[in-house]
Amino acid sequence: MNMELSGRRKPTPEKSQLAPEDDHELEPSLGIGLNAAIVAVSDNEPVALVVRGDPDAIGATDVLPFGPFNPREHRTLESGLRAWVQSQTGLDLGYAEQLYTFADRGRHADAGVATPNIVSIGYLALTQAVGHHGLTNGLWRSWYQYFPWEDWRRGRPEIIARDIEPRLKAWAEKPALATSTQPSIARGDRARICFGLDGTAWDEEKVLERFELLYEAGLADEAVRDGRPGAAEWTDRPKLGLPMQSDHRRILATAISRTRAKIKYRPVVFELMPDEFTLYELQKTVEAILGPHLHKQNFRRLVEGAGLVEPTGEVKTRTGGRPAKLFRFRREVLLERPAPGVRVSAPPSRS
Amino acid sequence: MNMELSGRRKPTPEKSQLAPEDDHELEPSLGIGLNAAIVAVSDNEPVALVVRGDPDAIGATDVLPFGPFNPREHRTLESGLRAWVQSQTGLDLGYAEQLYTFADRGRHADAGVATPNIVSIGYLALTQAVGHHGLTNGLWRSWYQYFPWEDWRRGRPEIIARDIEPRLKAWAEKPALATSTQPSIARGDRARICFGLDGTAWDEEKVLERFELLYEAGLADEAVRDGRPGAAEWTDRPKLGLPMQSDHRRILATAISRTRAKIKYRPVVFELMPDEFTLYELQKTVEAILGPHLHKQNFRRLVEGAGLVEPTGEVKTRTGGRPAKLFRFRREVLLERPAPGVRVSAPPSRS
DNA sequence: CTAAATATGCTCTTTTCGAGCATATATGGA
DNA sequence: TCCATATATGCTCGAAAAGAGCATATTTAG
Repeated sequence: MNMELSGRRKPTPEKSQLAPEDDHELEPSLGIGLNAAIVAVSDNEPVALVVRGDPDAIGATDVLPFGPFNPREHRTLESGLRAWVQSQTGLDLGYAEQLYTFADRGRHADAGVATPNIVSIGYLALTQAVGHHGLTNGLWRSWYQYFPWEDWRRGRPEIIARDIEPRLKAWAEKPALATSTQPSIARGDRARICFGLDGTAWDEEKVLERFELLYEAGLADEAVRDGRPGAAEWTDRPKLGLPMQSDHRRILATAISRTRAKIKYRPVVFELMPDEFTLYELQKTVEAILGPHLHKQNFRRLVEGAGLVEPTGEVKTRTGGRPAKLFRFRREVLLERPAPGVRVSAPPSRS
Repeated sequence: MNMELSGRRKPTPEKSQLAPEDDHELEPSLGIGLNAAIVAVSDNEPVALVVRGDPDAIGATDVLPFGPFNPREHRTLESGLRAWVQSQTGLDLGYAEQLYTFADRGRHADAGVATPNIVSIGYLALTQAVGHHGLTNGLWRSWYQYFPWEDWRRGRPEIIARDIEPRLKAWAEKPALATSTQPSIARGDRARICFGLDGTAWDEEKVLERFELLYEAGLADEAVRDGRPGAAEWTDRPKLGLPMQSDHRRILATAISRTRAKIKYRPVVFELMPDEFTLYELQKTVEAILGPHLHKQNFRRLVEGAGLVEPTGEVKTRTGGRPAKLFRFRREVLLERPAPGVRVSAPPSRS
């Protein structure tokens, strides 16, 4: 929210200067967890950095790098996060922004977690796709493994029509549980809007809403794990992506939503790119994140016209065709326009 | 983030069913504070609900409704917030969304606050401008009293050229304190971009950035209170809006930023409007929030064309001219378009 | 009855967006 | 070597949206 301009930011000053280890009876940090959804694009595949869950635990699901926030050790939430990520994966975070603070939902079921966090503060970090060097732990996994229905790069993913749509339709038929306040939108409408059913347009930013809908409908593995009412009723519940521990998949969904939204009005794609790149590579990266294919010539016009990039003068050969000019991010746009970004709008991809 | 569709939302089910009062040695909620920036528009004036600070305390600054989060009492963050607002002001919150989680900055200086919160979770709530009925405590105060430089309804506010610009220019001349990582944008550029100096366009959404800049420059009262380096150096520090306790003004700034941004792509204005209204009233409300004046005819076209409203059939006379048609919010837009909002773009209001 | 104020419909121009055509320059195989 | 093919890149055209102004309708205030 407040870091659009500086990009890399907020050093960790006088580290833990005021952190004597005395007052131990008071442990105020207990209950505040920090989670990082670290995103990169590797070989046109958007990936997130995850740590394999404890293989002894049932399920052995993945987790995002996380840890408790201790204000005696870290002056800011962000520095605490950076320290945890560094210790758990060896990675030094670049760009990071806060996402959302969740009150843990499925915390009863988390036997393997040491700290019973009351709230977890999710962060989104964007970084370049460095292979595995610098990584002491953790692995990059395509975010579409957790959310296969979000991958529209090869058209509408089959899983929607085959596994999701019929079950959501069935779920919409069942009456909602009696709660004092009904949600103001009916189940059927929510399903239609979230998943672009019945001719409704697909909105690539509704990643979180879609996952929450699947969770509520008892179709996500996490819903079963948490003992959600209705989750056990499915006799033929399909596998809808890899589950994660605790509410980490929800945090990742929020991260994808935010990335997809923000890429359009802030020049954050360049956090994912190497210093020099061709416009085609840039386009492929945007498409990896957003899904639908963009018109190449218009993409060029857009990006160049907005002053987001400048040619380096070099060309990249071996592209299988005419050599492509290399470009770099023009940092000065930040000083010029109020909200520069890759203003792409998806083609009218109905259903 | 995840409540665009439902508007009013998330009932509080089985209230504190799993909250035995036994485990008392562990007090995990200590350190998590909830703050609400409750916004309405009253007589074309955007207002926030504040509680007068303790008049005995030095300064007696205003506070936003707030209180600690206790997971044993409240299942969700939001229900906890609603309870606190209800108890402190008597108001029942309608639309609410989470804003940001701050690690308290000026917490050393807060003598009057009971709970030393480590993090405070800010919420934005939008409500209709009900006079004072239903309010047991607190008062509605124009948000421009806290941020006078944000009020562009009568053109560029004088306070910028008179009080802010010269001091920020002076501050930009001084070298920044030695930190390991320099912020990647120079002070002068930040000031120019934030406050639209030297012909740079004014971006009404940068409310938080502007306040943080003033705080860093030691020009906000809170910076003095917190003993920020450099704050005491000003010999002629002007009064730049009313201060608030703790970091509440920062939270309010975040709330204004979010409101200004969101009004453009989600139909949240209608949370601020009575059930029936004229298009001119709607426009005035939007302008109260965003600042610059909009072209009336185009505003009509925009709002009607987007299907955001429908005529009630009635007219409102006594408007001082031809009677205006009354409209109401067309809730069905939520079921139709992916991201409906009052897509106004400010006129090219340079400096 | 008239001036002033507001409401509302319509047009006109400029910009932006989506889409396609045409051309340039490389690689790789016949 | 030459040609098919793939990619890069410049340019144009039409549709849609946005910005701005004119004209007319219908009130209230005096």
